[in-house]
Amino acid sequence: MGRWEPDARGRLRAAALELFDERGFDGTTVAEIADRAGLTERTFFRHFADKREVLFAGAEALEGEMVRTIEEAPPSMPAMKAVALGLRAIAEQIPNDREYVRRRSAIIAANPELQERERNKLAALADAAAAALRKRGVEKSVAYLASETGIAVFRAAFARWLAENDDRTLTGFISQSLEELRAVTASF
Amino acid sequence: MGRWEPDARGRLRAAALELFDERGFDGTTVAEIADRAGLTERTFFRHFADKREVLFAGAEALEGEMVRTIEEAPPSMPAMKAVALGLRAIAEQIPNDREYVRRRSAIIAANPELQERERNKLAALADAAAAALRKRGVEKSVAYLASETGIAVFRAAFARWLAENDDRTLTGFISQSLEELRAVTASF
DNA sequence: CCACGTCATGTCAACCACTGTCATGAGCGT
DNA sequence: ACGCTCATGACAGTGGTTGACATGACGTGG
Repeated sequence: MGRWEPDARGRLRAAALELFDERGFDGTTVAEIADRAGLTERTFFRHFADKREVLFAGAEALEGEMVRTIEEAPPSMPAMKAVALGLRAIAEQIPNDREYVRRRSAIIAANPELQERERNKLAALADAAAAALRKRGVEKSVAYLASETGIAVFRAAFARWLAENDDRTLTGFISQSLEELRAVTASF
Repeated sequence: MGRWEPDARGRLRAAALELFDERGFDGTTVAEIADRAGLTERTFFRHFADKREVLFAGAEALEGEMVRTIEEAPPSMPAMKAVALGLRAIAEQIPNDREYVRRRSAIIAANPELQERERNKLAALADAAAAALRKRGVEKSVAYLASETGIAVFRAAFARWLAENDDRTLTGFISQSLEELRAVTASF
């Protein structure tokens, strides 16, 4: 047991989520978050690069999952198929507790700055996927297109999953959105 | 002739571009931009919502172009094809002066905050396109997928166009990237 | 041709996100 | 016991962003 309460990072995350929920993102100051977590503002910024990041930390783990999946796919597998595998792998990582995910999504949906950051995180995921594809010998812009369309599929599936209340899994919605992508890009 | 020099907005834009070029985005304060434009900091924020926006104002015009093109396309045209038309229409709007576009792109490439904003602008463009598609009766997630993949195509084409020095047009690269998209999504 | 409203700008003050720097004191190996 | 490391605190400063109010040229109606 240390000099301080354990898990400062986790406490900051929890405090931030509560406060954003209560007063909105803009209506909450970093000082308030730190206070509720029993820490100082300075410490907040030691754990999170900026105020938004407290809602997005952990996204790097998804990148790792995506990259690993692509790397482990058979070398002969087409780029888009490998990305599809990666998407399913990521879907498994999303907590099944839809309520938590919904609260977080509601906060993000209420604030353009946060949507900007979320898009950025997914773009980073796409970049990681594209890099993994290139290592397999896929040409640069093909890798880019496969990764970006993959992210679009993920977002579409995620939105549907959040909107539903039944037992269908995120993975299931991903399959559905992939089918739609096929249809959409077959007719032009 | 008014009490002030004309075109405050344009002067601010020009001053910002120069300073970002000389000292970088972070190394430039809004006060310095305003000074060079012969205005005050407060006035800067009357013209641009935030410091980044001075590099992105005007993107709304592209949205209009995209929406108009989609609206004017024959109702029977498939969603992805209408988006492709919109992309070509937008490409026509980009100044042919590659040097200006390159300087601006270099500034953005050097700063993650700016890349975040750029993605956001393109996402807004995608949203506008998706809304226009839905008005034609296209189902929501299909509209989303078509628009987002369209933006990916645009980015891929734009990057290539910037990297080249020959006379090929942006529109030409868009056709090329669309072909790649077709190939990528045909094999999974 | 004058009074008045409008509009773009200036002035001033404040808030808060974010950063640099130095201090503190518990745990830990030696 | 010594000194090192590491997470945190304390404090001050920078700069982006906003609100409130003032100013003075321009156009317009009377």
